[in-house]
Amino acid sequence: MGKQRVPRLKDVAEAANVSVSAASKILRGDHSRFGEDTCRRVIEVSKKLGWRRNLLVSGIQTGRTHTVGVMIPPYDSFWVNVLSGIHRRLGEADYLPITVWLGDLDHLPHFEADEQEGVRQINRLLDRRVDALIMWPSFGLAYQDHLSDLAEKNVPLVVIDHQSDEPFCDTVATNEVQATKSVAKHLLDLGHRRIACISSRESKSQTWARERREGFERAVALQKDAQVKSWRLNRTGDDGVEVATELLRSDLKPTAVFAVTDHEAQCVYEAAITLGLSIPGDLSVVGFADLDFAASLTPPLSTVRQRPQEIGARAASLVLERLDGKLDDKQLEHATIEADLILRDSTGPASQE
Amino acid sequence: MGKQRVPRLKDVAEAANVSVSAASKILRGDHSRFGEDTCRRVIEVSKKLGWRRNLLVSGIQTGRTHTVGVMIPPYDSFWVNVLSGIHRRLGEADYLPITVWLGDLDHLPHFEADEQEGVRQINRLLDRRVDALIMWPSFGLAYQDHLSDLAEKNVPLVVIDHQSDEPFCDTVATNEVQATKSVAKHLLDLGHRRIACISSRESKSQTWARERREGFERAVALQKDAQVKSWRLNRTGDDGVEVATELLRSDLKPTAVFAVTDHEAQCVYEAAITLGLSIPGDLSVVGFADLDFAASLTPPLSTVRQRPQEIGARAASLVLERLDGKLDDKQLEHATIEADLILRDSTGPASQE
DNA sequence: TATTTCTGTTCAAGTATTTGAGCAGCGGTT
DNA sequence: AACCGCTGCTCAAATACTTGAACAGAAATA
Repeated sequence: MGKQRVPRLKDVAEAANVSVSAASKILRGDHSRFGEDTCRRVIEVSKKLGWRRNLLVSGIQTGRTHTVGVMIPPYDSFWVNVLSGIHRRLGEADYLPITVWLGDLDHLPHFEADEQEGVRQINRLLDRRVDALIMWPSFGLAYQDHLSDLAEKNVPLVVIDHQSDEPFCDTVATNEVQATKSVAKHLLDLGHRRIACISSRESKSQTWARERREGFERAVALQKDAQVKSWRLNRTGDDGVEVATELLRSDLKPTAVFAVTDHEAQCVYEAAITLGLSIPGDLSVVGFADLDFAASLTPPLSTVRQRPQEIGARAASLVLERLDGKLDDKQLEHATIEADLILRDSTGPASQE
Repeated sequence: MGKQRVPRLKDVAEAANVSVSAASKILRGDHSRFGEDTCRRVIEVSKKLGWRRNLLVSGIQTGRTHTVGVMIPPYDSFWVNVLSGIHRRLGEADYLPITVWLGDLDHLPHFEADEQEGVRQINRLLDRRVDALIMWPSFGLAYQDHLSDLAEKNVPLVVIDHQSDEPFCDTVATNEVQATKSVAKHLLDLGHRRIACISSRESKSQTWARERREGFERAVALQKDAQVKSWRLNRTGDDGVEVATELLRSDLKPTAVFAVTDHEAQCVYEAAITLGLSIPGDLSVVGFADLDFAASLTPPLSTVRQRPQEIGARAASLVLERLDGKLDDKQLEHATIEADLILRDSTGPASQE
């Protein structure tokens, strides 16, 4: 009683009166060389003692821990769902994600890399011999130098939601071009011709923001008589409401706004209220991401629903395929996941004023 | 080139032209028996090769993996922040949380235990030899049978947000009594005398819901001329709006509602809109938890702000203290964290009608 | 010259387990 | 009686280290 320990194979072997190697073989499922009753006895004893295989040992012996390091902070529902997809897919393959958190949850969207801290966290994962890594774009970019030797060490790396001109690892991302096209089409079909776009600060790691803005601009430009103009947040990314106000007051007099993220759409809502503009009467607003609050805004926000669970699952699959050697070592994979335009009550016909 | 491996100590030793044991001792910091230049050489070589200590080995040798299993699904901002607190505190002590997810993220608040799946997940953590466990109340309760032998195996367990009459492990929870008292005082001070309470379904694991409701009822009852009546959700927990409507239409004609969670408060908002009641003009509403959407409801919700980061950190501390043997083995710890009433615009003086 | 100190070596055992080789006793067959 | 197959054993090596003991060669000191 009291100070027990986790039982070892040796304890099971002794209790079942067989050798350690016999116990090992039987418990691994190799029943061929042993009698039926011996097998039963060993298995029963192991259950009674609560013995469990030690995956640390397997990790050392096989060089595979069946573990994937994940550097993604769940700071909004999009990333929580990405994590969920990763967990589910890895779980199916009997892999375990190990997540490290970086940066302060309250200031995360505007993450600035802390070199020291980030490398420390990567190393904490490597020290535990994770078989692979999945990362947030900011981290992937910030620690690119330290990550490049992962390939040499045969540790696959997947970065989510980042499309670079010169990618250095596998990526999974939303099909921004397709999604923004459908937003543009929707607004043009409603008769909008003066359309604004409010982007994030478009930091280096926010390639998705640039892609969305540019994709949207291109798609609107195909309509000859339509005007698009884009605004961006400042460096700290905290002036959303001011920028939205500026944009609504501008010479463009937009009848519709496409926000690169639901967060920015929320800022447009706030600005519209102060300016006395009604949505969708005076102003149509479309967001991006379908975060959990989007449906409960007044009015409910029309937005592009990404498929975060699918994105996470795809990243996990990519990692597993690399580990299984199913992919060409010399070729990077770049998966693209579709997104769907969800129409709610924040978009309507262009006002005729 | 190409198919490299993670470098081993042997590789470092060979490259630095010393014995494996010398390399081990030097890299562990025991410089006493070796020359200065040898030490420098070994350390430099280890850096060049990118050698890292193998924590799997340390885990086997010391019986401690410096790893804590966490079974908490981050399904709303409260739990995300609890996780954040756990990560931060464990990280400071150089421990790593390993999180497993259970249940479907979309239906989680009404989690019903899947015996098979839950035990499988606990075992996945135990197979990796986590030093301790931190759990969501539902899980803690659902798998109580399987968890009771953890104590014998010297694996500390902390359950968050669950206060039982016969606790079987350490717990950390919000001081519900104090918090609900301050809610009652606030509403009574505003002149409210007919007050409703809307609780969750109060499942076995939702002891916090019962505590909040009962604490609130007791606190209001101290005022002689005040009336309280409570409603509960049904078994699936999805009839919040209907129950809120029923409550607002009842004979009590409440001028104020205390919701056991911001989720239920949101249902009251919806019901109030359909009934044409204005908040806070006709009806005051107070929530609980201060979830991320609370401040952006219209009007912004007055609610009890828990301290999830502190709760998570406290749970982590408890686990670390147990592991360090700083706590009495025979005595369970039950930590209580304060909460603060945040006044926003959903509460006002009782209507005189 | 003898002894001590410095700097390293090798050896062995330990952590928990896997895996293969080889061996030995038993019953049944040829 | 010799042989085969079955059951079950022991032994050894492997994984990637850590740790302590014993030992050895060179330089420095007494």
